[in-house]
Amino acid sequence: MSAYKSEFLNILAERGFIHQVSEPEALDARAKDGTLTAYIGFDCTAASLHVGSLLPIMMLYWLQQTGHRPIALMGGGTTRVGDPSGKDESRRILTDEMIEQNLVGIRAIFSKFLKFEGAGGNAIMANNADWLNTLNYIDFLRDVGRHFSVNRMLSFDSVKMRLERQQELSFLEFNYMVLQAYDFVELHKRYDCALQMGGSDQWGNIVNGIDLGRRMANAHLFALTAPLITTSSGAKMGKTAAGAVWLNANMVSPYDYWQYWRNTEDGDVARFLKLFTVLPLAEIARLAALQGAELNEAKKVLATEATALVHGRQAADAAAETARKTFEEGALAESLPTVEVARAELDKGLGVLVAFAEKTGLVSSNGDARRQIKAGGLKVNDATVTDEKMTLTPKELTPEGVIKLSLGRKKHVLLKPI
RNA sequence: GGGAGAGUGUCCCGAGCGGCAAAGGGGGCGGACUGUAAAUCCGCUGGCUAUGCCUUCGUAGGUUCGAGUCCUACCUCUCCCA
Repeated sequence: MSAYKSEFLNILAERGFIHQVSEPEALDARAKDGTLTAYIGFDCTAASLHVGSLLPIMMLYWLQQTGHRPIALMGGGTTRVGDPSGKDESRRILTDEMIEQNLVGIRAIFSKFLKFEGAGGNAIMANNADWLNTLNYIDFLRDVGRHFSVNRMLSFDSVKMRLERQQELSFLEFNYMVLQAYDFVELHKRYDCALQMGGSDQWGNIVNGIDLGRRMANAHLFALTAPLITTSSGAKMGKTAAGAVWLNANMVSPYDYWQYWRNTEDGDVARFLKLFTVLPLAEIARLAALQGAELNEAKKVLATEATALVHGRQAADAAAETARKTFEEGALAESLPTVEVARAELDKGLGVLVAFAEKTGLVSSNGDARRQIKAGGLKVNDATVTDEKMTLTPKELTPEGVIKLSLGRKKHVLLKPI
């Protein structure tokens, strides 16, 4: 299907990563003949990246796998300003220390996907704070600003839409694309970076960088964007009621991460296998051909493979096994998420409400626990709780020495006395 | 600078004669049905030491037995004029 000559673009195309490419033939030739250096920018507004960032990470992964050099650019500088695009709530001002902390967490994730310099690879982690923080406004205007045509900037969709809808567009926001364009040129100078990738919403910003590169450095740069990924039912990726699906194990356990993928909608399985696992396409085609309930097998593979990428093979297999015991055997898997309680509390009787709301956090409050009991949603050792005054005592301990608390049929936590 | 309007349940959108824990959606959660899916149907969707108490309608005051609702000031946003 793909007409590309380079392995890199072929893989991206076959797996569904490509939305738009600038000068595909020229980029293709470049990727075929030599080592291509490409980057993607990431905000560091949180201590971890979430599933929504996985797509760009995978693009960098394939870039490196096909013999090229990826740059993960941390937005240490741009985060200080705060990306204003999420307009509703004024964003928290992050201190430099927090940004630095977040960087550490995010860096850990990248090391799972990319081999960095000093660790046997050629991937680079850059931080735009290194050049943005020290910018001098006047110098910047003279060196960079003069290359930007406001007339042209106004013609970009992102800007045009705002103007047409007569929504406010702050000067700060207007400048964001300038800073991003500058990043691209800076990376070109420093690392001979020739390609910027990103989500489809980044197209305009990336193209700006290409133009700036040509004007400032006579550079020939490229853009490649990925489609916006939503689930079949139209929801954005990576959000659940419990919050974002983070990639760091201490924020979302491998088991929960596995569950997230296991619950993929039917219509998304094939697409997600291609995007979020590194299985061969032939294998994916076989899995995607499964029909009806058989598709569950494909979902398990998806869950395990996706989890293995982020948390390692061992954790992925463990999560799969825990799920198998819990859901397929109805047995008690000891590796379910566990919460410890003091033995004394159990001895004198622990109220179900407290156990669910305060100990496990399965529900958000006592009131919520009551509501769930009324709706038949809470279970103790697989028996539906009918009395909100029920107390948990050592009698409830299973032979394994734990008490299994469940919310609905999917969420389980073990209570363990210590 | 002048004029007009708006900010509601901390997920979002949105009604709200002075008696309001506050209509209705969306989303989410739970139940039924299934395949740990989707669709569909049903229930729930401020907190608590709970027949009551506490906190919520931009912020701070005021009027009133009682204020989301009226008054004053302030903040923020939008629109129109200059």
